[in-house]
Amino acid sequence: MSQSLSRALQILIELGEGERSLDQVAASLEVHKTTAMRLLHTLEADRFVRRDDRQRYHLGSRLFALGGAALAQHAIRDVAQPHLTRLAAETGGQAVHLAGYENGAAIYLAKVESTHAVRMYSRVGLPAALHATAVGKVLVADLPPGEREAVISGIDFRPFTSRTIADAAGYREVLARTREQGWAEDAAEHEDFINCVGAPVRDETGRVVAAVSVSVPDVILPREGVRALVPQLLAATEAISADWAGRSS
Amino acid sequence: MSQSLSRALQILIELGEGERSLDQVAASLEVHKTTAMRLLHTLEADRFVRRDDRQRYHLGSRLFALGGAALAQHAIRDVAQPHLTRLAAETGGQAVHLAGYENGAAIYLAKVESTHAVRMYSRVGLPAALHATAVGKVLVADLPPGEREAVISGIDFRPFTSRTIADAAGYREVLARTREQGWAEDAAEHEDFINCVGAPVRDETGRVVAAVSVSVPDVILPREGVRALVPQLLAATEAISADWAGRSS
DNA sequence: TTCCTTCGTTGCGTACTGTGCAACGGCGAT
DNA sequence: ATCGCCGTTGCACAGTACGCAACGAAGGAA
Repeated sequence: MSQSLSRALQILIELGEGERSLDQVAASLEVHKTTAMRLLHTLEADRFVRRDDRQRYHLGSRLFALGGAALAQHAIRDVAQPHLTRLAAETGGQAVHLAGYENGAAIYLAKVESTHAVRMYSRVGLPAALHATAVGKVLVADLPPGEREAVISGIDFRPFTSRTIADAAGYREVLARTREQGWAEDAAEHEDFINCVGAPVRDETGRVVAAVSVSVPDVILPREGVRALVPQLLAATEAISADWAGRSS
Repeated sequence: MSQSLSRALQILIELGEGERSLDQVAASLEVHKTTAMRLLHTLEADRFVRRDDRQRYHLGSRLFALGGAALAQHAIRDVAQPHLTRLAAETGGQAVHLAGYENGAAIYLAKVESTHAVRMYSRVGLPAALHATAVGKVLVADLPPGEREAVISGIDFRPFTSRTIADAAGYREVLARTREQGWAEDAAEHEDFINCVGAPVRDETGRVVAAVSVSVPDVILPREGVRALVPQLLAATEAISADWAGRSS
């Protein structure tokens, strides 16, 4: 839509991966040095990027403040945080995630790290796959039918593991089951040897505003064991929903 | 430099203060609705902004990720964090700040909240006044003379309290004293009834890479009492400097 | 030292792209 | 059902962002 702005945003995204020189930026944008420089200077003037003494560009301090403000605007995060911590403790130190639906994507809003040494690749702010994660299923399952179909048709059913749902038909079945039982499962569909269960947080009108999931490596609990965590998960999401509904007080 | 980008950045800054409608954005930018809309759509496409069901615009989830990445790129923060926490505990639960110099400004990089009920206005990512804070003095004092003078001439010596340094001459004296004694003071120059001491963190070449300060309300300790904290402060900054110098291992 | 390479910076003409106007349409309120 | 508000679309104009080419500074090699 706006060419120069779009290019500038790409710069920011790329700088998120690490420092870059002017030439590197220009090359990856496929524009002339001059163009890259003008954008970088504009970004620098408002502290969105920073230049070190070696002329390398980094993300600037304004993004600290905006990142903090963005998180603060997702009030659900503050409400949920203590419940997430407690859920993690109750389930034996498993990884717990909170995700929200935004603009056709599920985004991780908060995370409690597992106390086990098994690392999972996820990070606050990054999107979660809609078809291969428990939170993705929960969030899509409750969309109004029209928007839900639009989202489904936009999904790239790329397989992450051999168990990843491979097409829209299978996905629709899973969504229906999710709505019926009130929770969703991810049986090693995103990462091999990791099973998850997820459940929705609802506002006072019953609409889903976020999703919570617990992720457990196979070596710690088999799939049936993870399913046994569902009651604790639902207790947590219901508590968050209650707090959220009464937040104005 | 780049008009449309500059306008888009203003949008992000304003959204950091709270949600806005399309018309509000257009009005504050003093541009036509169409223009504001195009910028917002471009920002939305890359998840820098988010639209809720009431057509209000908010900061988007991409800023979570970029904010986190920006913080992670300031490696000094991770090195310093444990020392800041310890310093806060050793000084009786005072507020402790870490700030870096960036592009003509001092920026708070990390903060340990005071355990006392007295609130201070500061926030990670926001700039600190160069002439009225201990960290500002420490960071400017050690700049190379040429850049230092350029920065000083750019300072607006606006008074925050009756004790705020009022002109460049007085500021230069204070900077000289800061260099001699290796630490700086803020005697209620920024906020009435709050005294601070600050000291530099240096890399292996001796260059200042950051500054640490302790802030204490008058009601808890008088000015002389705060000065008595300097040895503990210096112990902390020296420990951070040592860790920073040896970080490659 | 001196030369050479590399990389960031500047001036400028072109045309592309961002801009504002005006008209449309959807939605909520009265 | 009608009105009015606010977001959206098409379009013509010119302002602005673009790339070229030449300059200048910094670092390395000979």
